[in-house]
Amino acid sequence: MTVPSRAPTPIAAASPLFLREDEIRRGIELLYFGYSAMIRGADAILAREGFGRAHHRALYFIARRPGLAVGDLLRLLAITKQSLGRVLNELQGHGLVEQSIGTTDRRQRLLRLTDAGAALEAALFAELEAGMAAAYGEAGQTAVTGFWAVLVGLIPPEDRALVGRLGQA
Amino acid sequence: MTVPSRAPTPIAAASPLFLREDEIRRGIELLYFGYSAMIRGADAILAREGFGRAHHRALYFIARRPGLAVGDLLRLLAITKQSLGRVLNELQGHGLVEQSIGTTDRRQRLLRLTDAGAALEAALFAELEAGMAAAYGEAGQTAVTGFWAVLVGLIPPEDRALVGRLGQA
DNA sequence: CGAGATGGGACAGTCATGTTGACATATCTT
DNA sequence: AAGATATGTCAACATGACTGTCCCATCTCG
Repeated sequence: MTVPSRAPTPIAAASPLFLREDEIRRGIELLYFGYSAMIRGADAILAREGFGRAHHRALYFIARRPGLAVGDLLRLLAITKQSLGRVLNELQGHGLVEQSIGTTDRRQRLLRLTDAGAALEAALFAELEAGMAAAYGEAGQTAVTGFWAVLVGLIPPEDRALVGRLGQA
Repeated sequence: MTVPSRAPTPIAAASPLFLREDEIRRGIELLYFGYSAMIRGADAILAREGFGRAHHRALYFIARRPGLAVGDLLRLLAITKQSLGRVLNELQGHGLVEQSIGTTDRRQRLLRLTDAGAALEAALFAELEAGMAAAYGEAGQTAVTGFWAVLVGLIPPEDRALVGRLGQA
């Protein structure tokens, strides 16, 4: 390791002039490393099961919104239907996801997890949750509110509804 | 869109019982979508230049720590040297990155950006900065401090020094 | 009712970026 | 002098994106 060292990482407060380049870079870097760290635990489980992150994302959102239509999942993931198609076929082939025909629009295919799918998703969620809960606890409630606020600010206004909606009944 | 709608996304405060599943899921989702949103602008520039995110990450860290050794970059990116090797060869082939021999350890290859490399990195950074600065401004200084604190909490303690060190002279 | 739009699916080919494993060379450390 | 370390390279492979094209079922609207 050649990078010069310094004292143990204090959690510095944002300065009043917080738009300086260094504070922007700090945000970029923490977002990158924080995201990587959150994902890491789940990756190990996925590797054992022979799946990848693409499968995880699909499982996650189907678990979050049972009965989600394929098109809605496509918009959440922001990938092409060909890419999603492969992933869904694999998940269905392994009996983790099942489809039903839409009630109001019979062209739609509504997605939900089977029991096996729900079990895998639960194991994956438990990994993410462990890291998140520890970080929330360490940082405190006020910090969590700020964490959410900055992340919402990063999302283009027209996409915010899509994300916010996930948490609603 | 089939997902049920709700009123315009308020930035809710974290509840006292903030370890509930829904608040964990909110963090996971905002982290995912926030990270995706931050990256998006830079991707467009990269596509025009014929590069990808791997090139961006290398450029970013070399810009951040000029004279960074290959091994240190490897540890930051957490990929294999074969993967990094391809990326660095491409960047050097396009005259964006140059190497020099380490001063204290002649086995090391120290990396820095050429003028052209610095120009590209600056354009990419400007994209990230625009989104970050807007989010910081919208959320406020206290929120930014909380944002950092939660993200630091997500990073395993043994990796925190590596990240914190980036910001130091 | 019929035309066109929409939701979903499939085939084929390509690209970016990661992985293992094996090996080579130069240099540092002991 | 021996072994560890820093770097580089060849080869083969996996994953998960992409584009382009075509298909069918179903809904919407004039």
